[in-house]
Amino acid sequence: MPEPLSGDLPAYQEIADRLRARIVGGALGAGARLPSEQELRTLYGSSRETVRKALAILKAEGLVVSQHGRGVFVQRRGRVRRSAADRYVRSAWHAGISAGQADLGDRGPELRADMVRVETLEADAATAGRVDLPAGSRVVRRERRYLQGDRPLQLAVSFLPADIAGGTRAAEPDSGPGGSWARLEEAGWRFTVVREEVESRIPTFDEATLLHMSPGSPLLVVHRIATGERLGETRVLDYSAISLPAELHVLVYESAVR
Amino acid sequence: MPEPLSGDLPAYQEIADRLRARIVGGALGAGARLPSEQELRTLYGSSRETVRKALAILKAEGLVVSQHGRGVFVQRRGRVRRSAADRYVRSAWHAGISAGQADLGDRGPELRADMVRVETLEADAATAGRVDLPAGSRVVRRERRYLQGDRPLQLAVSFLPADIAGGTRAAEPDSGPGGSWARLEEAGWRFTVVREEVESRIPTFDEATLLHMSPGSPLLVVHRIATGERLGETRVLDYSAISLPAELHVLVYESAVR
DNA sequence: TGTCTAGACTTGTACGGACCACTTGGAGGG
DNA sequence: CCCTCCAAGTGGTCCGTACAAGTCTAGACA
Repeated sequence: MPEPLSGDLPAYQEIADRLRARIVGGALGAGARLPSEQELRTLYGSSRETVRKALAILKAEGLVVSQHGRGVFVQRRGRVRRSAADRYVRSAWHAGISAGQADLGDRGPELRADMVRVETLEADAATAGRVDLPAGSRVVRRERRYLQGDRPLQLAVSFLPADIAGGTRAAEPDSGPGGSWARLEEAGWRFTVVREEVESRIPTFDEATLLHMSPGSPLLVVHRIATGERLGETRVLDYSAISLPAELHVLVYESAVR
Repeated sequence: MPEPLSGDLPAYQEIADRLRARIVGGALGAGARLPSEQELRTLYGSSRETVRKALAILKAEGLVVSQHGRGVFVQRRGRVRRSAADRYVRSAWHAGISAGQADLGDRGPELRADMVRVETLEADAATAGRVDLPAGSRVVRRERRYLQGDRPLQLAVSFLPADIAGGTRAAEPDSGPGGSWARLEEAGWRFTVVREEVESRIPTFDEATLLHMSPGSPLLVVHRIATGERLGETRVLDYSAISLPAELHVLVYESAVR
């Protein structure tokens, strides 16, 4: 049963609109496979390029992802609220509650980390500047990916000054309950301020692959710099670059008016 | 002088990489016109589709925009830091300094607004919820576009409760020095907290047109809710939806660790 | 029973052509 | 001198084809 197009919009736009309606309307749920390009051609009476252009729009919106040789699949929807006010609460991470899990609340399966990699190396100039150290300083680099179920939610790369974190459990793959921040506070440091710089761009090929994103779908990037003090000394304790698929997240910040 | 491709990457990737190198390297400055699709075909010995796909990547990155009938042009680069901590300072807007201008510092031409539209109407359910009023409540809607030189920097739509802003200069197209917030404070209200919710997505057709963006280039959207009080009464004074071309902005927030 | 392979099906890349829509600048006419 | 119109050049849409590359399954085979 072919569905004729009206013609007042470009054909690829109309096809994208109709497919989008089937997805947001629930007719095509998360994980469902869209009709193949061939089927869409006969359904809408269009050429393959037109159909592919329609699919490219839905990919850029993050509604679907294609898998070479398999098909095009509907992505999970719904945004996770990542609230800075709820996140940077000392009592929570001392109680062993992960900040990421707190964001999710009780919706869906638990958050877990994989591809954890920890190493100690010399920081390049840009990274060293972020942690307020001279270039070449040794830092602990923690890299990992967080997933909820089988859907990657974020990539994170953290840098901690080696003279602070080195030798502690914060420099081990499993940093223990409450994460590396809890370990640093146990060592006498007290986190005071967190600055987050938010950007958005399209992902690199590697980022798109690791996060199961389409190449043209936007990515939120948070550069987070956490400062703390101990015995009157103020230091940058953590610089993290956090990459989030944009269609899955909303970042919440509160500021007092001064 | 054709430039042969190496072949270890898809042709469109290689072409995009080379054009990007010419842009970020400065050989093609802001405002410069790229070679036409026809010229790129002969330069790289590729088909039009391949060349167009390469250009699509640069468009999604926000490096270039195409203009129908004219060509493809290099966009202005460099990000504006929009810092919440510097922005929500009462003394600044009472001194008549616009928050947007403060972000820019002394770089480049001044910020100006155009396409200003102000009206009073009944809020739909979603908007009313943002300003914490029942659906159908009357609100003042302020819409405008900010530009630096001829480059649009943001779109903003604000909603103020009509029972608070109505009749004041905050409900007129020119809200005066310091903007509508200064007017509300003159009326006895005192802004206390600003909450910002940050999302990213690809723009609608209208947004892309107004902001001189490519359809696939990411947009940062800030939903800002400003709360204030007067005589012990706490109210949402302003809900604004602010749309920013992602490649031009970085949003900076600071949070105290509690 | 388990393993391998051939083929069908999927998306990815690349080529070709055609026509439309918009902009620009120059030729021509007033 | 100014205005109109047209031709050339540009990107936008749409069609066709072909082959490459990844996935899956049914059937052959050991």
